[in-house]
Amino acid sequence: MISDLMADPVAVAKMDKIVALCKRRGFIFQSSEIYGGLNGAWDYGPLGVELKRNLKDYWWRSMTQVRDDIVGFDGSILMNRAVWQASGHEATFSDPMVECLLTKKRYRADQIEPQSGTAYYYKGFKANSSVPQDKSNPLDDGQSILSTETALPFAVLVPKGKPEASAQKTARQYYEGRVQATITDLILDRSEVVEKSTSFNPENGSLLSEPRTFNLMFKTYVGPVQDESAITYLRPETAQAMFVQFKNVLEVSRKKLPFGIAQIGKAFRNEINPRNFTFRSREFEQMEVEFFVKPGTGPEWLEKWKEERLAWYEAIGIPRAKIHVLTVPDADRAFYSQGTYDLEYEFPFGVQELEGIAHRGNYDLKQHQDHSKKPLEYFDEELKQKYLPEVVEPSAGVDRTVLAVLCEAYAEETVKDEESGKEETRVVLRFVPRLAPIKAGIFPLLKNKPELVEKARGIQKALQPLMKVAYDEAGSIGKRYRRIDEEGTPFGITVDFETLEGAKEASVSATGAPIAAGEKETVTLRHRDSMKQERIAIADIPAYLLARIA
RNA sequence: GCGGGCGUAGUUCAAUGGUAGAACGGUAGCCUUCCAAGCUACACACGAGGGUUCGAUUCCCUUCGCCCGCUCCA
Repeated sequence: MISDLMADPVAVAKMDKIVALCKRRGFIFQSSEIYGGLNGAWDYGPLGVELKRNLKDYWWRSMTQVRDDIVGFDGSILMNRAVWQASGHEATFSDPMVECLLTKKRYRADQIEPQSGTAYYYKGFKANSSVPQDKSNPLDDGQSILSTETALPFAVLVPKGKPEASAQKTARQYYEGRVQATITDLILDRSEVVEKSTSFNPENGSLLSEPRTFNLMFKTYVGPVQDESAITYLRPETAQAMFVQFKNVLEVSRKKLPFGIAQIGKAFRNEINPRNFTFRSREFEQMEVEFFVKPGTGPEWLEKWKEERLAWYEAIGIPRAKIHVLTVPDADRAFYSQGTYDLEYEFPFGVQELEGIAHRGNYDLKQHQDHSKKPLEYFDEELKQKYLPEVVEPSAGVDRTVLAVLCEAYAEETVKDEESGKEETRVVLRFVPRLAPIKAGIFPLLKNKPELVEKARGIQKALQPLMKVAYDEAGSIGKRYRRIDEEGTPFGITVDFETLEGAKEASVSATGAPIAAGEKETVTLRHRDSMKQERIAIADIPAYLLARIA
């Protein structure tokens, strides 16, 4: 499914344009760009930081302000190493990998099915060679056409009873894939019967590489002495700090179950392969709630949270139809999970996860209670008993959601100039106003008319304490409108000659109030999405805008 | 990490073993009465390092980054 979308040249081109726009307008830059960048790290520019803040603020208000069963929290990134030992990250957040020498495919070493059979070990091969066998050896000019022997150990496992010929076939494939030469003979070293070996690829019998470990946590040292006792990790998720502080937060917040803890913060994963712009980064930000509920009520809260979160995405401009709810199958679920929904968005590069909503049972609290030897139970006054609550965790990626918002907002449309009939492409970011980095652009129609400039500056000053606005007087008014379109600014306010001279004819203000002919102190209000213009009284602007950006 | 492709202004694209060009965009000025108008000027690039060479953006090596595939994705 993903590869189908990846292959779509329109989608790829759209993604390229979004990336270019992000840089051009200052949403997102590559980290440490002047030094060649750093794979999997990104910086948010002047517009990007506003967008990201607006997104986080809205999440924060949704969780901690408009509901009273969740309290906020901000945990440290560095924690006692014991946290990661108790959570299981230190032991399991790493994968021993092996590689098939023949196909170069990689497998989890612990998922290789043990094989039995006869293993044929080869020392190398003889070939009539006319090309270099060793590209790194400058003395090997590749001009030799002598029959040469090349040492390159390899092995193939074949089922018991099968002849060596089938092993030779695989070995020839391996050698021929590495040299452009006619292989005349294989040099057999030995053969032996093996039982339950995990050294060979079950799919083709090819020898596998030695297992190598990929630890996804960034290891670091606390304090000046870099020895074993100083090791800890940059947190790979924000969740653990909330579990570890469960008792403290519960105590001071005077909450009863069900209740939750909300946190927004950075997390770090040493991903094998960061990809797709900011989608998979090594440093990223999470928005997570740990919602603690009575034992047995986890499943129903899982459903509630799924609906809650879907509604939230609609409120930031991502339609429900673009969100795919994946019920994660048992086999793919993390071991602690008793049920997980993934909310996925249709990115141009494929359908990918924005948020995981997991019913984690009491796994985390139990682990920390066992390891710390500190009781983390909740006393239920109603039931007169102590228990470990279950946890439902809606865990969303901030950067991924920002990217989804950008992808969803990006639009190109063909607009026709009415005078010249000339067609042009208008690029516009249709952010919902509450997320837009800049809420309004403020313009004097002409910059060489001091009265217009002065009035526009006055409106700017009046709005600045209330919201992020931008003043611009450069170039033609049309150019300035197009510029704010690309930045996703929903409203344009233009001070024109009607502002100074009074309205030419009677009309209706954007607020619905009548405007009499000759009335002064009105400006043009221009809408980003429709490009429609209407008039509004200067005095009404703050209330009008505030009602639309909440 | 493996395999393949690719790195020239912010963007799109030229040219070249011997001073790197354009368009759009940007900045400033003039002008401009509502959707990227016009004029003038200015700034901005051969991803980085090394090698070959009298001279390298061009050839070679390394490295970094990007894209595609594999893999991974607590």
